[in-house]
Amino acid sequence: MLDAAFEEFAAHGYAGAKMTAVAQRAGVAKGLVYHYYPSKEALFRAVMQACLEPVFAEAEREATDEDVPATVMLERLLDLAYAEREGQERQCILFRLIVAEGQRFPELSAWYEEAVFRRAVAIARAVLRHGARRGEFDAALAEQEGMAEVLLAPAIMNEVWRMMLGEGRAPSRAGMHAAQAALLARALAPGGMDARGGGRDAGGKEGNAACPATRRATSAP
Amino acid sequence: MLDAAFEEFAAHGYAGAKMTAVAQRAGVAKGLVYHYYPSKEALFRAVMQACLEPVFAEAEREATDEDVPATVMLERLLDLAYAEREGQERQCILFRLIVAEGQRFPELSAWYEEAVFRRAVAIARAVLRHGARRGEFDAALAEQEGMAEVLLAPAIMNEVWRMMLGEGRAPSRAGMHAAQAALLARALAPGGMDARGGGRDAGGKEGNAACPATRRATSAP
Amino acid sequence: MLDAAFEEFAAHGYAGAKMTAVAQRAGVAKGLVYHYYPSKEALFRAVMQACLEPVFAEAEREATDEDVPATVMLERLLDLAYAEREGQERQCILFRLIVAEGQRFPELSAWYEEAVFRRAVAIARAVLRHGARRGEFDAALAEQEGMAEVLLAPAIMNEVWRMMLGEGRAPSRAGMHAAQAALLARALAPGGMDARGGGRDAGGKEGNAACPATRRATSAP
Amino acid sequence: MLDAAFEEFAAHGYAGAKMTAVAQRAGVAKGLVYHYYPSKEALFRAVMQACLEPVFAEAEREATDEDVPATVMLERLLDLAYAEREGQERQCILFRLIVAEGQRFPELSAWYEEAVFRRAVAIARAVLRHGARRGEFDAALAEQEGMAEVLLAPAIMNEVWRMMLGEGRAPSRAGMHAAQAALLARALAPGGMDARGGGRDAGGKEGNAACPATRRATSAP
DNA sequence: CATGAATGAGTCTTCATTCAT
DNA sequence: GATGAATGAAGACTCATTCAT
Repeated sequence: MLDAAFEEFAAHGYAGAKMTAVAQRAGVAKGLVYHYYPSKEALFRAVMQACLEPVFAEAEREATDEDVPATVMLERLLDLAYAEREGQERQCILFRLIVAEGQRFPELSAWYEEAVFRRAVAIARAVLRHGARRGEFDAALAEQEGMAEVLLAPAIMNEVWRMMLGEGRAPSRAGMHAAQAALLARALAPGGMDARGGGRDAGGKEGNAACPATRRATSAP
Repeated sequence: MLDAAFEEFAAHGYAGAKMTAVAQRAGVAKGLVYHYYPSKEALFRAVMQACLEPVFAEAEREATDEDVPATVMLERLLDLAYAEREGQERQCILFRLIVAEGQRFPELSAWYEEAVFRRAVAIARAVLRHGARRGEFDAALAEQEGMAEVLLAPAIMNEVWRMMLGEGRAPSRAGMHAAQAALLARALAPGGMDARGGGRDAGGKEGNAACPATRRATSAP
Repeated sequence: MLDAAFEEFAAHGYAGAKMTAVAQRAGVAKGLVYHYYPSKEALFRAVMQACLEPVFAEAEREATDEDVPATVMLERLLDLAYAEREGQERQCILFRLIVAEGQRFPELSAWYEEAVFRRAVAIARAVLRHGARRGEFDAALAEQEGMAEVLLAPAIMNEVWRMMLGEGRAPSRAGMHAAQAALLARALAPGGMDARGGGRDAGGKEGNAACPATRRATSAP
Repeated sequence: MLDAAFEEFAAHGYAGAKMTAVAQRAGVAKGLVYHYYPSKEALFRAVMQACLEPVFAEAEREATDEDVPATVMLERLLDLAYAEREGQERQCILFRLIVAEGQRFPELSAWYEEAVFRRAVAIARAVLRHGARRGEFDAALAEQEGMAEVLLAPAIMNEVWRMMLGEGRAPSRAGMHAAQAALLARALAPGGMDARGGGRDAGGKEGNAACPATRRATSAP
């Protein structure tokens, strides 16, 4: 029934959704919906709750595996962020609902901050710090305020554009993935020029290696 | 009256907006709204039309001034993208409406693509190419597919987060601005190591110089 | 302008007619209609008034021309009644409006009685009396109460059916005209007492027996 | 509820009827009306449907009873046609609604033709043919085209006038009934050639002379 | 005379919510 | 638990009418 409700809210937004339609989608009578959820608003909250719960969970340990080189962790992070994940569409819809109804349901925004934004930033920051400590990344740059957000933004924005423009007209995942990988490889490579050449090569490698993205669940938006 | 309608739609979304409320905001009678716009949908389209018309216009010539060094053009572009512009709130609201109602009003998405997305990407691409031609940027990297989008995404995402999380909890403009400026400076600087040191310094400068952003109108999202 | 109003009322009835549409049909502004007629109701009355005025006028002298044989007068009367007259469509529409709006505008019914019904009956009655006096018609039958109405009904009903069923499916004017002419010729012809007596008695019986009508369902209209 | 709707439509016509009033008459809430009928138009159609269904049914076998003399059958037919029947008022109102709304609801006219007009004409024609075959009626006259319609018209018109003018001012049922009965008795009686021949010739002449109708204005309805 | 912008009461219609079964 | 008939407040939309120009 929550699935049915999610679809209805996704299709028409909160105000446009009809309880009758929810019941029909679920194949039950209107009254039964009210048997479980006292009101439309309660149903909406429950739907959001149910959608938001199972996200993340994993993906956090990725960043805490100290043995992996930072360049590999970064690679993995980008793979995850740009991956075409199962259930991604639902997450995009969720993102849209939060954007659309965030004003009326402040808890949505609060939840987004806690469950998505903070965690994602924390992960990105951990990867950057890891690289800085191991000397793989230029420390000053990698630990600069705002760098984690800059790191995450392109992949998220890619999904937003995909949602807004449709699959066909949005920028390709692979293109942005490769471009960002190359950009980061050159920028984060530490200091001196000799490292440069290597850094650049590595960057090229990463850029190429990035495309066959591993399919594991994270939260892009 | 379109202003009143915009506010109402912004506050409640399409389905949640009330024609009566629009009339009240505009200080006129309900009937008069219908005198000018035959239906709620027509009003919504007119509002969007009116909001979308005056955007852009300028900002396009920025990227076509061949005499300016590419690093300066890039600096200016970031300044614009991260600037706290007048009318920005309206544009964010617009963005939110397009995200929320894009399904029901495909023209909105279409307009966004043409009037915002394509233009913004074109400008970013022009700056990158300019730098590549002048030898200021690493040509292969600067002209890589998807780089323009990667360049634009952080500033836009910054606004999206600001919209979703509120002024207080969103990442600061200045922080992301500086981080991205530094990142780009290191990444785009062409080849050799000697340039490196200078490039880094320049990057640092740019990062600092970026914060006192010039206040001119563009369209971040 | 009255023409325009007539068309509008004819097309949509009183409640369904719109003042704006009247103005448009007339090619003037809404306000001008109100300049001449203070309200929709007043306009409707004026339209009816204007439509009802020019009817009749002639046709009354027909029946008072004493020199013409009654059979000829009757023939002329039927010719007139069944004739496909110019302006007949308007009269049918008028009839329909009176049927439809007679409840809300009692004056319409009143006018119909005075200006149409009574005059028509008077004319028919005059023709019948004329024939009775000249010995062309069987006096008892021709002057019987209700005979004038029976005489008029078929031609009127023919128009009503035409209006209800459309030109194609309604009974033909010529057919009913000929049938009624033949019927009246045989019935009204005087004399033939042997057959007469029986026929008359039977008729009288039938007439009397008719009143205690059996109560079973049929379809009057 | 259909009853309530019928009353409302009867009282104010289609456009003038209010759904609220229908609900009030039925003693239910407005919403319940919409629970059963999706729109005003659907309700109207349902009302008409329900009204039109139970009409007729019987009355058809009347004309197929071969053992009864045609004069008796004719007598019964007139009795039925002029009878003050229960539910007659509803039928008159129905007739009025069909006249008034027939343009907007073509199905009404179609139904009237099939369910009322054709059947009634068929019955009248059967009676006339029955009389012709048994030698009770003059065959040529009784089977003449249009005779059935001429036979039915006065009784129907009597109801129409009653509806338009009110009970008090309309011609009496009994009067028209008796007059028509007498008329038919004399006209349909077979034979009587002396008087007959002249009368018939005159009739034939009139019938033929009728067609080239003079075009002058009168008022049929 | 003529216009049409402006008004707002009134209608149709929707839909969240209740409740007897 | 499960149903769906019933409710009525609320919202989109209409249109007769007014009035400044």
